[in-house]
Amino acid sequence: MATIIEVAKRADVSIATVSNVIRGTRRVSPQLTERVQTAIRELNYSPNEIARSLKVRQTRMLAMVLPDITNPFFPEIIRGAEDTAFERGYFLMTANTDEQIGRERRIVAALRSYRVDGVLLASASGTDISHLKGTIDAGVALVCLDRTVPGIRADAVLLDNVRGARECVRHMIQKGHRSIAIITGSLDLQTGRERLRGYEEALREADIPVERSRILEGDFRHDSGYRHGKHIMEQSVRPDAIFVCNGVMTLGVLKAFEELNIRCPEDIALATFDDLAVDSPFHPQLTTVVQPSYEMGARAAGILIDRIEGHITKAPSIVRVAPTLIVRESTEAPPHPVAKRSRRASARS
Amino acid sequence: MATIIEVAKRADVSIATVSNVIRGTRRVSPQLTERVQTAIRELNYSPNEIARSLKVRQTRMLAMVLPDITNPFFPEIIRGAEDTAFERGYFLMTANTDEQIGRERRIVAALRSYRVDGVLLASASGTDISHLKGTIDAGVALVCLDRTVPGIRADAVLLDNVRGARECVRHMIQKGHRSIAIITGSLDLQTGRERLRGYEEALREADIPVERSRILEGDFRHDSGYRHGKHIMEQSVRPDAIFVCNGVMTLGVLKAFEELNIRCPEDIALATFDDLAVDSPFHPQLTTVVQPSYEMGARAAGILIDRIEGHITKAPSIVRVAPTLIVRESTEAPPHPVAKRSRRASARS
DNA sequence: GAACATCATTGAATCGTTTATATGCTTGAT
DNA sequence: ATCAAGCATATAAACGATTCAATGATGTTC
Repeated sequence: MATIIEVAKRADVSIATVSNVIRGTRRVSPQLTERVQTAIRELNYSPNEIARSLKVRQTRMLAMVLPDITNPFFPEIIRGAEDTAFERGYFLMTANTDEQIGRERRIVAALRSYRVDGVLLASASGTDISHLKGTIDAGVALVCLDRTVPGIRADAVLLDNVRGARECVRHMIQKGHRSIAIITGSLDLQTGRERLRGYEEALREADIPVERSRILEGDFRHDSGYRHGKHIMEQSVRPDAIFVCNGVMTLGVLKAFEELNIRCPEDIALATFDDLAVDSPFHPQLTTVVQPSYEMGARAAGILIDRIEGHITKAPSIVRVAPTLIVRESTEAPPHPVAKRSRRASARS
Repeated sequence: MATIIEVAKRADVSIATVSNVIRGTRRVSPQLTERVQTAIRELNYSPNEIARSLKVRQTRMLAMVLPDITNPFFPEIIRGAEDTAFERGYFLMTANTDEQIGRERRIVAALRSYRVDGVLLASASGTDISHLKGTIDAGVALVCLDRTVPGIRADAVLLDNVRGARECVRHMIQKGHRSIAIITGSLDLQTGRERLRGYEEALREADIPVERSRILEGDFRHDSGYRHGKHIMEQSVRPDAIFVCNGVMTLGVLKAFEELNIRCPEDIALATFDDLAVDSPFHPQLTTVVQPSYEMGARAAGILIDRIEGHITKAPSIVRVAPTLIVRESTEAPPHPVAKRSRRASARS
């Protein structure tokens, strides 16, 4: 592969001149510029970014580290981050941890070795920051995305999960539902805990007791939605409504509904996080807490780059992004008066 | 950030020794090894992979370039590639072209500058190889994945699309369906064309005429499935069955079914590529041509690395991976004899 | 005990850039 | 004609590692 030296020789100029032509660092006469450019073309020369990075001590590479690229929530985030990164002259790469902290550790170490300028991280762990500590100390910029880890000195872009859940559950209550079950995400993750909190707050506001038996701990995966969905519908005392804490689990719930021939909202109301089921052949359309995923990615990348370039120097802060509640048919009040149904249920229990 | 020099100073050895300890290049006495290791720990030292890459002229970085990370088919491929890459000591990064050839061009150029050792590519274009030519000439290993571009000198790992489509349509015919519509993928892409070919071959084998009006050109996206699905079902003369060329379009078709209250297989049979709808709340389960996506990614990464390391030197070749047909309920013969139904339909038109 | 082989350790060149500094050429003022 | 200023270009020293060749210490053999 041709180097800058060969280009310089062929154009009969110094390598400094070649560099200046490429980077536009300083004026070069039209004649030399011309000669350099033809030489570059003829040699199929591509500047060695590795060498450049070594010298200037920055790579203009960013990395996004995700727990599960299979979850459709993340690709949108990637797009957002990728677009801003590209616009601002950075290159974004993506890596998967598979929700395994060990893998995350190895990946972060590798990224540090490759001297990426910054990392966008949705950590697999909600608690362990040992591997991030050294990385931050070493000067790699870090922005947490979607999830943060308590105690870490890094910016974060998070959804206002409490608010999203609270408004959604509030809406369900307002529609007349009283006995509302929740299928939570993993409670090891902040996201999972916050959404549960929003649910609890909404119930308390309305003086509805939070019943332990109505809280089903899932893990944000399809199967846990399916299992809990099935379990709920097979109980003798069904709730009026279910609030599901992410889109993937909702697909599982809908599958359970399908199998059990449950109709929504006639038999039970349903609301969910993430607008995944829009593409799904399910009727009716679901009331949903929508996350602005693209914007979250874009925003996080923006902050990361601002940090790298020194436009932000203040202490790390957390940006909370607002979710949007889209009300659709799935939370319409059930045909029977709520009070009656509710009483019946308590009587039976 | 600490360098090898600082480590050497602190351990009071030469930098060569530090390097030898880190890489295990040659024997170093236990005492020195110990000293070096503590120095590394104390300084929170992480070897500069950039500098190493410059010297040894390889980065141990691989890149996967994809048209649309939002399509659930790709994340699985990434996983496969990522796992083998990691096992063999490489790091895999991912980049998105958004199906735009211009973006693909920029990304490939950037990857070349970063001197990645190899690229796994599912090209956005089925025809344009101008940007790949120079890259291959420059010595970047390239393996095409899922799609290849005619005329390119690169290995490829592709699904045996013709066979997958043929076997599936053959199965539908055997189940008694005669009038089978196809919703194709983009015919600009090889994948799209090959699947159509498989469909045609199966029909010809069975002496069923290929009717132009039964071939609906989609683009592998949700919306085209929805539109064509709706269109098919609103025709006065409906086919017996639909064969859909990918999973995302199938979700669109199912959505159309849902809206029009179509039952499957009672009203119409359905078969598809990609096992996406398994997670979907659709009854019945769909007959599907399953692609071994994980294995395709793994296989492609394996070939790429073998090329890079010189284990393969023969001319580029194309590996065709076999799909699996999973027969489920959606292609059961309709309740009414096919001939009758077919006649009724024609009578009406 | 001398000569030599063996082995751990080190010095220094190198990878392909960027960039500060030096150099040399024009040009205009005196 | 001389000199300073201004500009284009070139020279050479980094950046942080790897690795060949050289050095020196130790052990073996006769």
